[in-house]
Amino acid sequence: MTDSPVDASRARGRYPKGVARRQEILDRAIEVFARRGSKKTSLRAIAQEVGVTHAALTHYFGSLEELLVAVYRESERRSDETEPEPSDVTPAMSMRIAAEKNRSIPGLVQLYSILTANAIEDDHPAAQEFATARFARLRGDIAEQVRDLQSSGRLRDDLDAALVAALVIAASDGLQTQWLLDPTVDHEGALEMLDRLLAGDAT
Amino acid sequence: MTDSPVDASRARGRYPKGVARRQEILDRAIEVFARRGSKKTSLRAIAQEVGVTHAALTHYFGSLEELLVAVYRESERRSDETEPEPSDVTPAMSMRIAAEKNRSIPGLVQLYSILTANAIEDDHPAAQEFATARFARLRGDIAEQVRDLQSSGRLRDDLDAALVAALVIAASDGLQTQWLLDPTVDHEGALEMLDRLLAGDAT
DNA sequence: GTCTATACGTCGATAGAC
DNA sequence: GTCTATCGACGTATAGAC
Repeated sequence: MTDSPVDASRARGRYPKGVARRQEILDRAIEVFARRGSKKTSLRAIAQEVGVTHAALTHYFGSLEELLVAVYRESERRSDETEPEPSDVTPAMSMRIAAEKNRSIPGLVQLYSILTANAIEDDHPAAQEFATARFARLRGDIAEQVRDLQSSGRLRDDLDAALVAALVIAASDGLQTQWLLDPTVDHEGALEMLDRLLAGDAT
Repeated sequence: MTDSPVDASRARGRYPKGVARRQEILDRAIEVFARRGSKKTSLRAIAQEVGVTHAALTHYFGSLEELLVAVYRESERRSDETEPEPSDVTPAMSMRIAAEKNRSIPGLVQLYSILTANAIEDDHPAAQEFATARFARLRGDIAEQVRDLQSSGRLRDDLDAALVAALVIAASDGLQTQWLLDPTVDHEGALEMLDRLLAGDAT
């Protein structure tokens, strides 16, 4: 029982060969989403395109929702390492950059929306954990960024950093939804305006 | 054929008895959502609680999604007529009022989120029409409100009204999502801050 | 016209063969 | 470790009772 992996509840994909195979399947799944968007996100449809049975997917990922979370997380991770975050940006700008990267991969924005909607329903633990953790992390990062900008005088210092963080994330998410339904909605323009408001520009 | 209702493509629930029965079922469905939230929003589950077969629901509403849209629309309509919109409010404040009303009915916020998420997927025509129309109407209303406030000097007049409208709606929706996942997120506080930014307050 | 009964295909999940 | 087989629940469609 020394280093046996049987102790944990999440016993999937822990053996050397298992993790390799899991990663291989995840790679294919990401490729599938990148190629054909988020249509037909059923276990069976993904399994067919990946080249395995749907039972194999549940074997490695536990459930459809955990697979979707894994696909989104891995896609986001790759985006981040491809183009690291610039250090000196305004809050809304950093959300804009992230949104732009996501939009380059078809289906990723829809996938995010599906996961977020599932998260606020009951009995969707995987999506709930994903969304809660993501929002908490984002709010912390952006609030810190806001405080930096405030201390260097590039942002109004009469604003609560935590509130600004929540507001900027909310604006970005909400604008993305509106933009998906109506591409004439100026997602970037609205975020730029928010940045100007936060900076306290008179114009 | 004078006042015959057969002309339209949506021929459901148009005859006197039909509309009455449809309304009756809708009332029960709304009551069900108000009582137990948005858990188990399947046709069969709703039908059982309403006291009909699931086929009766599709008879009157065409599909599950159309039923959900009808429930949300009717709930929203009743909120609006119960407490009419004050005429002299800031943009974010009016979204706050609407959000507050929705939050008093369990399941309505989740229902809205489900519909919005479905709308941005393909092959969900009912949800797509609902969300597109709702956003378009809201953006128009708020943009108009913004212009009024600008002309009376209570809002910075260097801001594009359409952008402000999209931003305020996005912020409200996004904050609601974050609040559902983490009640410590100050939905109202963030919207108040946005209102102050839009007004151009120095403090 | 209103509504039930029934059937069809697909879904996520699971058990057991190999 | 991965498959086949199977389960119950789902949305939808239709035939026919009333």
